[in-house]
Amino acid sequence: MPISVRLPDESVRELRDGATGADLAQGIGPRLLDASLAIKVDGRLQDLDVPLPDGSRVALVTSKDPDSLDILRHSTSHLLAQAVKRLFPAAKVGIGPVIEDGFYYDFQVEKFFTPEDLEVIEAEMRKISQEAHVITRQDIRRDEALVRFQSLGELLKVELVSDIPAGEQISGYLQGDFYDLCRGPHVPNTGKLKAFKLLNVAAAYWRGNEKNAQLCRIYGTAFHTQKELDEHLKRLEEAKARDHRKLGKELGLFSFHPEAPASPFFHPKGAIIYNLLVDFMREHYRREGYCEVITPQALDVSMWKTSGHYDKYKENMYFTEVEEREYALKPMNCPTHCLIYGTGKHSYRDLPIRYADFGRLHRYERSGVTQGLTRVRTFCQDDAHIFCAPEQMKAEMASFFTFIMKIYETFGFDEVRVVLSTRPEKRIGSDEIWDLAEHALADGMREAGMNFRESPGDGAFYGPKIEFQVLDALKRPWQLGTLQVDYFLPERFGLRYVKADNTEGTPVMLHRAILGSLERFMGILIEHCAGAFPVWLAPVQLTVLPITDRVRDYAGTIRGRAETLGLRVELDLRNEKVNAKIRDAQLQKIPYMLVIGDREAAEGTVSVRHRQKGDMGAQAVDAFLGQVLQEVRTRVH
RNA sequence: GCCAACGUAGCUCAGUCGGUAGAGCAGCUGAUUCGUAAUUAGCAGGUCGCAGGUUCGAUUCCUGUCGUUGGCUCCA
Repeated sequence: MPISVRLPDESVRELRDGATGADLAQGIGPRLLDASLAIKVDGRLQDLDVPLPDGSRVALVTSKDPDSLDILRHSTSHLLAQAVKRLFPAAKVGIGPVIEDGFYYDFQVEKFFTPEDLEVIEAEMRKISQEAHVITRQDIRRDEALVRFQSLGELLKVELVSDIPAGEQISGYLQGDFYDLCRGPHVPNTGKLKAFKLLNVAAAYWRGNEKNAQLCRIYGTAFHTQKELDEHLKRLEEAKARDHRKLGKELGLFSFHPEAPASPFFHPKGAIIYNLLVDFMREHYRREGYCEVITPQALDVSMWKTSGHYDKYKENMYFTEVEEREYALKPMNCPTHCLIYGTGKHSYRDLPIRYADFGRLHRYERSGVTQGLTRVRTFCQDDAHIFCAPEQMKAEMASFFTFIMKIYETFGFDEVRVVLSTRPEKRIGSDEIWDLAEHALADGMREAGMNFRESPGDGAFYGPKIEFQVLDALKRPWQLGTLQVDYFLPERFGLRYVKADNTEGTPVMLHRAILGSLERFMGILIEHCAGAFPVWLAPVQLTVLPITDRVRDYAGTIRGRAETLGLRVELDLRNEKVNAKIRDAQLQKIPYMLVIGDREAAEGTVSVRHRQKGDMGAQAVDAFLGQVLQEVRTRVH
C-alpha cells in the first residue's frame, strides 16, 4: 500500500509504505538528501529515518530552515558528550540543551575541566565527526531506561527519566558507542557536524538550584558552515574589543578599587560624560514638567518598614547603626518622595506632581554577580516618581512613551523592545490591586499602539513594570528604562489629595526611569559607540596639534577660541611628530584633530581631521568651530 | 554566596621545575622642528594582590584572605 505526503509547494508525492524522510529526500534528489538534517511532519520536527504517516504534510529541513540550526547545535552538544565520555569515562552526563548562539553540556566530574581539556575534547569531537557515526533514535520503555542508565552509572539521567511524566514516550539516541537520553530530533550522522567550537567552561548547579551538586558546564557553538562560525567568532572578538571595562581604562573614564568593590570611581573624563547625561535629562525634565528634589542617603529603618523594603528587599540593602538607631542606605528613592509629597495637602488641581531625583543609591549585590559598570553596588538613576489621580494615569503613560523614545533616539537606539513584567512571588498588596495595575499598564500600551511581550513574575515587589530594552550597535539587547504603576506605596504612606467633590482620594504613583542607572547606561553607551562618543558627549571634542614650535602661539589662539565657545579642547604641545600626535588622538577617539602648521598659521585656517572620516582639508576657523558647535547643540549621534 | 581561572612596573604581558625579576608602551632628561596612526638616545620605575605556613632561603610550594574574570534561567 503506497502512502502519499504533501510537500510545502502543495505537490503530493507517493511513497511506499514505511518510507522515511530520507527516502523522500532521496526520491527528490541525492543533493537534497545530503542537505537534509531533519523533517517537519505536520509541523513537528522529526528525524529523517522515521517512517512518514500517510496523508501528512511534510517539509524537509535543510540548513536554510531557521529550525535547523538548533538541531545542529543540539547534535553538537551530543557530540561533545560523546567525546567527553570517551576521554573521561568517569564523567557523568547531565543535560545538553541549545541556547541562544550555541549550546552547552553539563558534566559531573571529580576534577573540573581546564581550557586545555577543551582543546583535547574538541579534537576528539572532530575525530568522531570524521568517523561519521549514524545517529539513530531508540524509543525505550521507562523501566528499560531506568535499568539502562542505572547500569551505565548515569544517575543524573536516572533522575531525569524518573521525572518524565507518565505516559510520555521516552526516547534516546545512539551514535557509535554513545547512548543519550534525548527527545530529539537529531541530524542523521555525526559527519554532518563540522563547524563547531568549544568556548568556555564554567560551573553550573544541577537544574539551576544552588542546593544541588555543582556540575562542570562546557559552552560551545556550532554553525552550518565554517564561514558562519568564523563570522560569529569575529563578532565575539568585536564585542571583546568594545568591552566597556577595557575601554573605560584605556580612555581614562573610571576605575574600580578593592576598597569599594563593584563601585565605580569616575575620573575627570568619565565625570564629564556622567554630568552631561544628567544635564541632558534635566533639560528635558524642564520641558516635561518634572521638578527635581534632593533626599537623604541614610534613613531610619522604620521608613523602610512602612515602604515594605525592610520586608521584601532587605537582603539587597546596607544597614548602619548610630545612637542606637538603625538606618539603611537607600536602594531606591521612592519612599523619600512619598515623605515629601506627604508634607503638604494636595488638590487634584496640583496633580500630576513629578519628582525627579538623581540621588545616589546603594544596593548590595552578591559578590559573584557584579560586573563592570553594568552591575554595580552604588549607582544613580534618572529616577522620577509621578503622583497622579487614577484618571490621569493613561495620559501620563502616553506622554512618557513619547518622552522615552525621544531620549533613545538621541543616542541612536532606534530599535526598542518593550516587556511587561507582572506580579512576582515576593510582593505586597492584594491581587485585586495587582489586576488593576497590570491592566492599567497593558491598556496604556495598547492605546499607545505599542507592541510588547509579557514576562510573568518579573515585576517589582510593589507593582508591575514595563521594561524598555534597546538594541545596541551589535544588536545586543539591554534593559534601560522602566515604568511601574504603584498603588501600594501611596496607601502605605497615607498619601492623599482632595478631589473636585471635596472628598479625599489616594494618588497613584508611577515609578519611571529612562536611562535606568547612569553607570549602567554609560557602560552600554561605551559598548554601543565603541568608545567613540558622539561629539556632544566626548570628554575631549577637539585637539589642536601643532606641527612645529613656530605655530605654538597660533595653536594656542585656536584653543582659546574653541574654549570661549564652550567646547572641550586640548592642545598637544608635546615634542612629538604629528603622526604620533594623531595616533594618540585617534586612540583616544577624539572626534576632531586640528593639524596646525606654517600654512594654517599664514592663512588663518585649521586642517581638520575627523576620527572616522580622516583628513577633511583646511577650513576657516570660525566656520569650522560653528559647525562643531551646531553638532553639539543638536546632539548628533 | 558557590565553582573554576587569574592577580608580576602606570598599562599590556613574559619569567622563575624554590636562590628576592624582564620586555614593549607610558613617565622623566636630552637631541630632533618634523604635514595626517608610534623620531631617537639615555635614565628611572617592582616588599611579584595581602596574611600566615613549609624551607637555610618563597614571587615560585601549601593554607587562608581580598579583588577581578567566566558561569550558576533557557529542563532528557
